[in-house]
Amino acid sequence: MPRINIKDIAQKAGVSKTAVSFAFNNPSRLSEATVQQILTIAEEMGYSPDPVARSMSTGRTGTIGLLLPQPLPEIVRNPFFPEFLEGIGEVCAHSGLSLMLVPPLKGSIRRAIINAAVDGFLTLGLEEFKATMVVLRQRGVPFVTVDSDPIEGVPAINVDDAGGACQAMRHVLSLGHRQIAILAIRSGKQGHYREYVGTLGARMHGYLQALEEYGLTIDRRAIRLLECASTEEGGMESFQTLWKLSRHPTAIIAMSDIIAIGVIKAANTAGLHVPQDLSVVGFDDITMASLIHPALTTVAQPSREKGEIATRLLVKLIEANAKPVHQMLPTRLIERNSVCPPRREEP
Amino acid sequence: MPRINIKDIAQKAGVSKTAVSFAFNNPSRLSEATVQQILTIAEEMGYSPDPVARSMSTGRTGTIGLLLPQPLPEIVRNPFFPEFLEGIGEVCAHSGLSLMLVPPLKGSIRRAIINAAVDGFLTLGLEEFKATMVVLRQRGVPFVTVDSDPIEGVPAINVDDAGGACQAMRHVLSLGHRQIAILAIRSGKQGHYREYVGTLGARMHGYLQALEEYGLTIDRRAIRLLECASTEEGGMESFQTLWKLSRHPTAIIAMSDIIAIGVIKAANTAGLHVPQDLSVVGFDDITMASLIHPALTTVAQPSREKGEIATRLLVKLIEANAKPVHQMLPTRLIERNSVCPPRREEP
DNA sequence: CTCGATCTAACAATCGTTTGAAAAACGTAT
DNA sequence: ATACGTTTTTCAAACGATTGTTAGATCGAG
Repeated sequence: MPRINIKDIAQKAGVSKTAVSFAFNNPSRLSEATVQQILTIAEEMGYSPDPVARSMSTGRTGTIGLLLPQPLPEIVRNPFFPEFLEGIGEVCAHSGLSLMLVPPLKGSIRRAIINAAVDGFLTLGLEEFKATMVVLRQRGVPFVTVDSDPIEGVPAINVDDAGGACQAMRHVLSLGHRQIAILAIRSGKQGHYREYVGTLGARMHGYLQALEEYGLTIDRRAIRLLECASTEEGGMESFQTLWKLSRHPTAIIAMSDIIAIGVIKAANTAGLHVPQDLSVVGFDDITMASLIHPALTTVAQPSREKGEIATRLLVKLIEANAKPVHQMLPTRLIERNSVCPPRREEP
Repeated sequence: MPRINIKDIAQKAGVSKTAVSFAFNNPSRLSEATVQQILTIAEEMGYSPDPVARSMSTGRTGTIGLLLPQPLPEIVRNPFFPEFLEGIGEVCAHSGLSLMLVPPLKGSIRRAIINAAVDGFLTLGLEEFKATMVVLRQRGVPFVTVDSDPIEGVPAINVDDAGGACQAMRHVLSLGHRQIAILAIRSGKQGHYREYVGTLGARMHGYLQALEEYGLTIDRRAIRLLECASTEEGGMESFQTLWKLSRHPTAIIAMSDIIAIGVIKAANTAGLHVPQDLSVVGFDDITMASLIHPALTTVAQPSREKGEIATRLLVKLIEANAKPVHQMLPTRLIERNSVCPPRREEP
């Protein structure tokens, strides 16, 4: 038995379909009495306009899509995702929009983009950029990229990952550390850090810049680079790898807090004292960073704002055709208790 | 300039719209050569079937809606929301479905339900139940309620809030506590605990049951009930209120971890030692519960599973018409370090 | 060369709305 | 009664696909 539709109501009320439509969307074009009658009958029969059919006609869905590079379960584990969502949610609520989460469909981002019935996309940290961009373009709806390398003509919201990373590295260097390990999030680039892209690339760039200011560079001896999974285990394993080497670093800089926390835990169980024996810096400022002992020195980014600003821009693009702007939000170093000057060097 | 559509492709390829449609959805009904030709042209012209129009025809959107009782920003702050999402995400990924977050639209859940182009709804902790249920019914798509008082004939997934609460209270009672304060999440019911509904009601019920087993009941003297906001501040204020009274409780049982954490912090700043001077129990087992000092004894629920099972059921309801089942998932008491026997009573 | 079987592809209806343009209804002034 | 300006209401054409049914092409066999 099919859902009750506009024709049924029109028939029952003895008016045309048009009249019923007007009763809902443009009551001023009908007499008050007719509107009331139609609405009453609709209420009685439990009718409401079909959202799909309405979208078909109006060309609007009232929904924006959040395009995710990975399956939902992996994304939501990301500790700053909720904050980002919060920012999006604020703007959505204000504009009366719904939010559709759009992970890859059967492994394909392309399929996901093509299938999503939305008025516009927010993309979060896309990797395979060029291909995806083409699909987005031909999909024909506006989109705003977040956390992707900015491209001319494509609206983009980013945070100053490079600047934050640079601050973090500078902080450590300024305290006198010269034996430093960088723990990068594993990317499949096998340590070829010049090929890093996106967030990863920006952070790496920041680290390198600070090193350069001190006349240093990654040399596999004093300044080392290791890749690991962005998990506690990844951090723990990396610590162990490093501690097997002859010369230990006096500071470890991790590209994510969760890695840094793994390092601290592993260091603790190895009997070391953080920061006296080993300084540790993270990135992201997740909740746990301030709760762990010692509290983690890290780089914070305005996740909520990022979502908010990106969504605001997208809404503008959907409603009118605003200009595709780039915007970069600040990051800042949060100094807590996991960093101090290195011990005097023992000969 | 209108989006390119099926007709354009048909024209260009010199075939009918039907053929183009088949090339995408049912290639076996066309010769291999034709399919290839159509697909190539579609590729060249950047065509893909419009998702809205497709939904219109097929009656399917490929999307399920998560109906939320509050605006997005408030919901995502809820620490177990991500886990719940994770469970939903797993099933969605597996079934090739997208997820639409559906908060109240301009303050109205009804409007939100009516407007959402989805194949089914998951509802999370709905309060105004009867009204919403009616709207959902007439919306004509299947739905599964999560964390709502179960109703005959409506598929529902719940966790054993009552059982968990009962265990928590029993635990405290069995250690000898007889001066106990219950901190309930404020609900507008002004302490009339018999009117609590949903999760709140179930937890309260559990506390009361355990008390009854010991021949006790809420009496405003030994066993007290206080309502507060489910925030750290709420917990802190409640502690202060309680400590102004002549007879202090030896144990505080909070309906949420975040309240319990507020209590612990306030107790610490008041110079008390938890648990020696005051035992504290929470509910939810959020991440912070295990990180705070002392680690919080609390009741854990399988949030991820809850999402997973609910979604699985919804998918079944959408695909065939399965039976509307009720299911209750277990909760369990996690004993950590915030509870111990009360001090010997001083006369 | 014709007939029938087997593939291919096309026709046309359908999904449930919205909306610009046109018709009908109505009241009022001439 | 007629003409005219407002309201009120209806017509019918989109919107962009899918799909059951049917017509036409192709091919081999008789």
